[in-house]
Amino acid sequence: MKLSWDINDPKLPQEPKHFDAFQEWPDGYVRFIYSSEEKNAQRHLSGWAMRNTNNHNCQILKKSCLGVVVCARSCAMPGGTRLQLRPAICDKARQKQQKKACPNCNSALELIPCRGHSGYPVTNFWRLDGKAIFFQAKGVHDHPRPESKLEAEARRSAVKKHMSSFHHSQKKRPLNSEAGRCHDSGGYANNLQNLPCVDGPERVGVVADTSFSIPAQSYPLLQNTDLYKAPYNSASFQEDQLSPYPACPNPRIYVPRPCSYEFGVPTFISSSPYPTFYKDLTSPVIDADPFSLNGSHYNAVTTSEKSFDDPGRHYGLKAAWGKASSGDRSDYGQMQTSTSHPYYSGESPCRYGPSPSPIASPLQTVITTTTKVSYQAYKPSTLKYSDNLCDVKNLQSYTHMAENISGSIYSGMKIQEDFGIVKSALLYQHDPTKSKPAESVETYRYGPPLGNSYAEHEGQTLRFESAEY
DNA sequence: AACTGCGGGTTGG
DNA sequence: CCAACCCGCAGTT
Repeated sequence: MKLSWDINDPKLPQEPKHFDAFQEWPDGYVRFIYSSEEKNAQRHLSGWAMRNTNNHNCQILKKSCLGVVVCARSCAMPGGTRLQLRPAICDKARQKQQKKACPNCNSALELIPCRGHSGYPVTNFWRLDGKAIFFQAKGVHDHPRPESKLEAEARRSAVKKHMSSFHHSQKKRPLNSEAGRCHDSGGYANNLQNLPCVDGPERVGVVADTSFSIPAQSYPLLQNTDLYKAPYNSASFQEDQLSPYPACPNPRIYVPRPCSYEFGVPTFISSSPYPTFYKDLTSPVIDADPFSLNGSHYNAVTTSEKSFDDPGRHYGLKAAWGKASSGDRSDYGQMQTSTSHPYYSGESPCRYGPSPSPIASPLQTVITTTTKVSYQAYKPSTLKYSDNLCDVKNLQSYTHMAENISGSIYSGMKIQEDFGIVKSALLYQHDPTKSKPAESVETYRYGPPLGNSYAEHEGQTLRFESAEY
């Protein structure tokens, strides 16, 4: 069940058998088909900081990754993590952002650009067609994840809140005032606001400036979980809840499974920092709600410290590998059937696989564009994306069924198949030679980059979670 | 203030 | 011609 479509195809599959669960952190050359009712898809959301890119094709929305903002000195946060801010999408705002100092050590901030697609930023394409929203990603992020959009927003609002309240209560007891605020919101909002209240880079900034000293570790890790849980569960990620494995934004958590699947040998377990996470996963924190996994991940992040010590080094490598691995791979390896294993969506997890992480084969050429698609023809009612998003009411049940039934059937097989190929044929090719897109595309995707620094990076991870502060 | 999407325009391959 | 990218505009959040 090979993916039979490309975002540029004049004619996309009609009436897809099933819709994928929304993926917040798509990575690699993957494709998904979301329901046109999926809110996150409608908004073209992504955990990665993606900015709109003009491809002069109004049928296909193209976005490119802005990378991640880190501390130039890659200082360690109280929890041992590194700062990984979400780059502002707006150019102007981003420039401002970069002028600010690291909230933790006060040194400069640095924007690590994404070069995961042949040296260029990873690109995401969105296209609405009928009842489906087709999504295609090209490139493998070669940098840590920034905060998710929700986290960034939460942090921002928390900062605002803090600032205003701080000013008001400044004379009294700034410290307590902050703590108090953490309890005044109710319900869902509470979850969202707790986190920011408790952590977030800004808080650190505040801490520094006001000499607050709240040990990050003393905060309940669960709050991270809540941050994700609330918004995702209650609002945006409903679909995810339906699948056995939620589209956890953090691939690392699932690594063990997919990887062992694919390669049979979970070497990463011993060679990567995962063990740490894994261990954390078993902590009581997780249990019930699948989304807790997200939280646990964050927790794990907090506890693990290693890594990422030398960002400079990593980034350097990354740059290098960006070139080497550049080629493109095709995306066809994608496991879009992943609904039941959203995880597989083909991505990051596998990069932690044995040895070379998966990247795409350098053989293929990069097909980044959305060239003109003459599909106007078939798309008579080319509405705006948002237009017909709301008129499909009966899709949900259908979607669910599809997820449960057809979703999982192929993923395993397909994956193996793909990786087998990748492994045997594509993995070690360095040859930057580009081949013709057309066919190469058919070939498979996902080979790991040879020296994927990112893998290392991510693996150890320390992606900064606001909570860490 | 930022985000988001649009679209004109430029540049380099 | 293609793809990346810059810039401003306008509607939202």
